[in-house]
Formats: sequence, structure tokens, C-alpha cells
Amino acid sequence: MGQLRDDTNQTLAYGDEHISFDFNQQVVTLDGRRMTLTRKEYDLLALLVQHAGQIVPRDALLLQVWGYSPAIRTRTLDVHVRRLRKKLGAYADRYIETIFGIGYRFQPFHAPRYFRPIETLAISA
Amino acid sequence: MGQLRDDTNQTLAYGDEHISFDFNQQVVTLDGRRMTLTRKEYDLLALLVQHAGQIVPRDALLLQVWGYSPAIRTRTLDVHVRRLRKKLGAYADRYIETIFGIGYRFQPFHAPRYFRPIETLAISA
DNA sequence: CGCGTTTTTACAAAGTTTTTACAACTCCAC
DNA sequence: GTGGAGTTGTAAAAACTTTGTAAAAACGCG
Repeated sequence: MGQLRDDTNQTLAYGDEHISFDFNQQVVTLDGRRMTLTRKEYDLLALLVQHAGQIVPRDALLLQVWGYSPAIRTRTLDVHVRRLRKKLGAYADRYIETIFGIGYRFQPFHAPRYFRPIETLAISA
Repeated sequence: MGQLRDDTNQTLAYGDEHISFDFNQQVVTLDGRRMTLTRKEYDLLALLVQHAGQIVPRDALLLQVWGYSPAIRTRTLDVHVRRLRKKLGAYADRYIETIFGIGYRFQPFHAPRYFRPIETLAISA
């Protein structure tokens, strides 16, 4: 479970309760079933999973998966995230979090959820 | 049934419900009948069968069977795959899978549809 | 040469990616 | 709380890429 890295700190594999990722064979399984991902879908998910738990900015995703500079205006990232979420089924929004105004984050299944401090509540209480 | 390998990990023979492959004699049988394959057809099928269950990229096939570099633009691989499928008859698409954008995969007849997480990190060139 | 084999050509079909257009949502100022 | 600018979600269409196929041309060896 978790991440397995080689001597150059490259992620070799990832696994949690529902998803497993083999970066060598480019094989992803969801609840034991093999996921069929297109190339871009795989590249995108792989990049997110390699930074599991960390926010990956849109700019970084667009640069690394598409080679786009931040100047380029495109919605293809959003569309690909949507298709990944569709294929992730019930766990979609749990696994792929939207960080408004910044980017996306892949959350390992058992990692503590991130909640924004609710200031209004604290003040009114 | 399955694959038989020698001490240098070369596949000597392959067999499943319908196909048998003798790599020494270069004899292939389909449901007990000997298949007549041309040289290139045999080379291509042999390479796929030797990696049964694994995806073999187009580039690898073109390099190993034809000696072509990835730069060369040719459709001969597709044409040969077609002829092989024709000779494989009813099992054609079951045995020779197209992996879009990557290559082809020979699937043993009884291979499970889905794979559990892979522990062994066998890398194929 | 003649014949089987291989490769190319040209187009069709299938699959993938990007764009477009608009809806829904988030944040912040007022 | 409301409104508006900016951001993300979504469905569908358009654009693009890859693979399938039939037929013709080129190859090569007896």
C-alpha cells in the first residue's frame, strides 16, 4: 500500500483500498478491475497519483501532460478530469479534488480529508 | 499448456485450447490443423505469442520483425496483422488485440479479462 | 519470366482529443 | 445577503489521429 519508489525517487507503483497503479506496465486497476485509459487520461492520472496528497497546479498539469505554456487558453484539462472522474465511478470526487483557482489533487483513500477552516462559524459561535 | 521456456528464458513452445506453437520447428496449429504462414506472418505472430498477455508496441514490432526505426512510415504491420487475423478465423480478434495508440497484444485463450494488481515488475523491451 | 510474398497507396472506419457554448459554482466586494 | 467577475463542470460537436481494408504495385527467388 502507498507508494513504492526506486533509487532515483521515481514512483514505481501506488496502491490503496481501491486503486492500484503500476507505472512500469502502465496498468491501473480499480477494485481489482483493469481500467482502460487513453494515453492522455493515463498521463494525467499518473501525474496526479505521483503527487498523491499534494496539490498539482493547472499550469503544471498543462505543461507536463500537454506541453502547454500557462498563456494557452484551453479547457482540455477540465474535460480530461471529467472523463477520469467518470471512470473512477463512486470514488471520483473523493480521489480527484478540485482546488479552486489553483489545480487538482489526488487524495489517497485513507488520507485525512482537507477542510477549510470555517471562520464564520467560529466567529458566530 | 501455456508457455515453455528454456534456460535462457527463450520460449520453446506455446499452447492453449486452440493454438499450438513450436518455435523450434516453426510449426503452428490451429484447432489441430497446421497453419501455413509466410515468413513475415510467422515472425510477427511468433513475436506476439512470445509475449503472450503483454502489449507489444508497434515500434517494437516494426524494429524486431522489419528492422525499421520508429521514424519510418509504413502500413505493412497493419496489413500483416490483418492477414494473420484472417487466418485465425473466428478467434481472430480474441487472440490479437489492438491497443489503440500503442500496439498489439496476443491474448492466451483463457486469460482472465481483468487483472489483479501486478506484483512482478517484468519489463519487456 | 512467373508466381507467391511483401509493401505501398488510398480511402474508410474507429477511436481520441480539443474546442465550443453554456451552466453551475466559488470567492470577494459591497 | 447580493451581484458580478472569474473559474470549473458538462454535453455535444468538430478536429484530429490511428487503425482497418481492398487493391495495385513492387519485390525476389525458383
